[in-house]
Amino acid sequence: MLADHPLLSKLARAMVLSEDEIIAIRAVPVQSAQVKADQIISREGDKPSRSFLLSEGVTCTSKVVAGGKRQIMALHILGDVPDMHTLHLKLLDSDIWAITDCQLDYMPHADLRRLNLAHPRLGEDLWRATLVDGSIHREWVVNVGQREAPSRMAHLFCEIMVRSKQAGLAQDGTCPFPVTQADLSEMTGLSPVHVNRTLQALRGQGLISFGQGRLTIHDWDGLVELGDFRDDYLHLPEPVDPMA
Amino acid sequence: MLADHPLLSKLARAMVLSEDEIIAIRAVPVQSAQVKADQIISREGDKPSRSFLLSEGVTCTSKVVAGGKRQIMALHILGDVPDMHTLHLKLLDSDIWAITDCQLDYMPHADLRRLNLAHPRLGEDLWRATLVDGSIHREWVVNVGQREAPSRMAHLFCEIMVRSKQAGLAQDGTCPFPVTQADLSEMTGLSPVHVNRTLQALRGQGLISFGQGRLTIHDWDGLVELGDFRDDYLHLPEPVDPMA
DNA sequence: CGATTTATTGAAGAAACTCAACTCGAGTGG
DNA sequence: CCACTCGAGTTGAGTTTCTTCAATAAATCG
Repeated sequence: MLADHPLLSKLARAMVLSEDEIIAIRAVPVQSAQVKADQIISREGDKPSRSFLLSEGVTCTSKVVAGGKRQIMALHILGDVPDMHTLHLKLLDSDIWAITDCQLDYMPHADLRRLNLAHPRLGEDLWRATLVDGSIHREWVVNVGQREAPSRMAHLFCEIMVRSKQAGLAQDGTCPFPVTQADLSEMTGLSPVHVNRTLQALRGQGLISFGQGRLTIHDWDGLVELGDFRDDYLHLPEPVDPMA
Repeated sequence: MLADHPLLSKLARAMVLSEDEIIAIRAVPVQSAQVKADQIISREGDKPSRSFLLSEGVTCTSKVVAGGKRQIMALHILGDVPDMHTLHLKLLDSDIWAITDCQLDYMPHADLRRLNLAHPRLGEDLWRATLVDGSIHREWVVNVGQREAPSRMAHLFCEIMVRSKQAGLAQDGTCPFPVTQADLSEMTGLSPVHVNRTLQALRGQGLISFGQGRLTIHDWDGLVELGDFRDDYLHLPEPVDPMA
């Protein structure tokens, strides 16, 4: 029974844990919190003394620019730790929002540091998780910087599906994706109107369905081709079949 | 005399090192290499067994998309470790190129791991460095996703100046920036032609000079305003006056 | 010096944006 | 129960930003 601590399920997915390690992980206190959709969780400039593992819902990391528009830089789902980096960066550099109702399992930085010290293998895996976040950021720079709208959205949908599948949330090409078109526009840097039209194009080509909080991919190969998608930047521990 | 090992100068900037730590750092073997401009250093898909500290020159991290165009996701200067993440991510997820002639100080992953294990405080600081990279990636997503050309380039120039100043490379508003307009276009996701025209606009407004491998900022406040620049995402250990 | 990048310019076209109106569905409250 | 509101999605039309293509000037390098 490994699921009695949020970090256990996360870390056990990546490696076989020793008895000692399991005990140490269980010693990390967890404080759960519920957040309603569209609530801010942490604000740019905050100095959090704990990080949270997302055990239900979807959050995003975003910034507001001079004109008042907002860019979403990262999306986080079940099992992610959206603010792991605050463990070593004192000041939070972006806002973190709940896109849906969420459950957050907070863990004090002090205990996470202690865990890292006592069990370097676990520390390395937490470090690794932040590096994967960085890799995803890089791919988002590419996506927003180089791909035009249809390709850009296709790529995003591919990523969502693979990550959802890996988190155990997807089945038969369908996964939860409870975001609005306005959210999509802030993830892609496109205007809401253009997102709408691009969605229609993707639907019209029979590639996807999107709505009612769900994403369904009908033609994986087609979407991968359109989105120029390769999953290596996700650094998956093992291959994932997103359509299974 | 701390400058006899590349990691020493890097880490000593962030914290006061103990005798033990200094000895441990000195024990990390360094192998230096020279790379000519426009040479690839590491390729997407590589499995490096060492990382390098950049002790001279400029490198960038980039990817090529389906159409053959290239996006630069990160720029690295003196003191940076562009591939630190390969310490825990087996496969390199992007290409790393030398923009200018460079000197690379390679350090085996095995020794870096040993250092992390024996001196967690140093390990944390290396981790921290990768987190700052991640923060910069996030800001680049914002930059490319939301800001229009003049603002986008202004922001980039502000970042370059602050980072250069912090690395001890800038003085009186001037720093080395030996990149072509084509490089700028790949950093910003703009076409080379548009970069050229935007540069002319910035020059015309008396904000900057750029060319001959150097960047000069004439009106810091103006550039900051235009670029919507705030330096908090760089997580500077201490305030930096980029124009001093 | 010629050769080859790099920078610059003009002009036409495409992708994406803004603005504004309209539809639809899910509440909410009278 | 129905009218109303409010958020989300959709559509049309005109505009802007940026791109592409192609040609020329300037700078750099061997």
